[in-house]
Amino acid sequence: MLDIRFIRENKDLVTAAAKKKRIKFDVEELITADDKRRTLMTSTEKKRAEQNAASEKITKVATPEERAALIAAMKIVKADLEKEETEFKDVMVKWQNLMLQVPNVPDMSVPEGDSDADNKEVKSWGEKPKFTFEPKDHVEIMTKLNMVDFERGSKVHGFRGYFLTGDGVRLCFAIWSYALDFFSTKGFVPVLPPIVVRKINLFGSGYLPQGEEDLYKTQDGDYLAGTAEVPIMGFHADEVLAATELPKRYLGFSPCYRREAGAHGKDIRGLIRVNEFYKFEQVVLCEANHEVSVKNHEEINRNTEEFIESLGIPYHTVTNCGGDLGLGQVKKYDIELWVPKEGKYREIGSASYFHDFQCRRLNIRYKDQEGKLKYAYSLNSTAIPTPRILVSLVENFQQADGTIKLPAPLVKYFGKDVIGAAAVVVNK
RNA sequence: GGAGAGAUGCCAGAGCGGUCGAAUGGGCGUCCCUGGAAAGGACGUAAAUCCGAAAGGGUUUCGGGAGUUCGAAUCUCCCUCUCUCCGCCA
Repeated sequence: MLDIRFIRENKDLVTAAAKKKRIKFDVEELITADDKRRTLMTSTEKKRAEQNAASEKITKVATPEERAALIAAMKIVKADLEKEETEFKDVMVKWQNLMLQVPNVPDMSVPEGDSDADNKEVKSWGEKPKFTFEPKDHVEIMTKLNMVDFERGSKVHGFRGYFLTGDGVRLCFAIWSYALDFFSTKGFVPVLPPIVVRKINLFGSGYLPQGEEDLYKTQDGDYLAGTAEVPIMGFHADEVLAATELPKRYLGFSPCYRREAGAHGKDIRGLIRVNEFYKFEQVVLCEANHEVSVKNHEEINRNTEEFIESLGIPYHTVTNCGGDLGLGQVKKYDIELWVPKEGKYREIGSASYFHDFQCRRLNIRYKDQEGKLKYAYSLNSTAIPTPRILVSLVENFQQADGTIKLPAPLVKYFGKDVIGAAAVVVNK
């Protein structure tokens, strides 16, 4: 959500923002609603002031006649006021509805474009593996090693279902343990959040009202969040933090639920796009300062890059184009890992910052040095998603005999350095 | 799932339908006192929003919503949350 005053003063900017994000939004409609809102507000407030003044007189006035006269007069004011208030409420509903649709303004550095195809590479790292044999895809590798079972997955879950089994499970646990250690050294507080959350948190973090169809819902009207970002952003909702507490850095770990409603034909095979997965997520709240926000953004993106580099998986980082940005995002980087069999990079996570877009909706404020209340700025970035990360991990490190050679940092956590062979057991 | 109790300011805690933005105590801040401190004293101590250059003023807010009333923290209804007891449960 943006400040209505900002919107009024920067109509063109907001219009351009919507255009760049390929979002349909009519600023004039909002301004018209806001004009109405203001007029009605002033008018009802005047009537209420009148009412309050009369009310005070009624209590102080001596004679019953004067009293009766005042009460009679106020009956008329009351009727007027009620009519106006009804009108005001209707306008407010429309106004709020429109306010929730105002896109945040993307950064100057965000490239133009319609979709992820227009994202711009800003960095690439690592050497793509050259195989002396015909490489297999992760489905084949993992199925042969009994790390995953897609057939039974779809029997039990349906489309996009999977079971992780055996070393597939052990590998996930190894990655999780490593990730927890890795990000703990970066000053993050680990959090296991509730992932069944109340609707308000989805509005707050900007996933509603637009993303309804991609969310699972309970019979109580709660939702299964698609990321730990949602409950963690809700964590400090309606709170006033001290400036000295900032930045807050949280490392959330949670299952993630996504219906993938708009992606029926996409990635129908394998572990790339599933309805249910696990993810470590970095969430940061910082002071209301663009430079500080940018610095944190680069940092949390870099954290994930470093993590991937430590695993030795080739990747590149792209700046997302306007059309690939969410409603509240100012700028976003996607990190994409090399998938040898497909011969292309696949996204494993993104880092974005929001300025005060989310904190305004969630009412997360802090007292600055002068004691002034300000909305905090928020950012988040994927730390590591499983099982999606396994796709690249397994394909890049596959060997001619069908085994997988694990990258060094994981060996300690996994207990072996090769999956699928009678490998050497490493001392833990 | 059943039974009950409750939700007031930074905290604790009062509050006959009008004089309640809200007693009192604590905390916090500024000042006085002091060589310095403690004790004591004085004053101050919410947020949102609108008008205004400012000073200042209006409106709203006592969990949320609806209602009764000229007027609601106070009365009525609904909802949410918290707590206690019983049951069930990983």
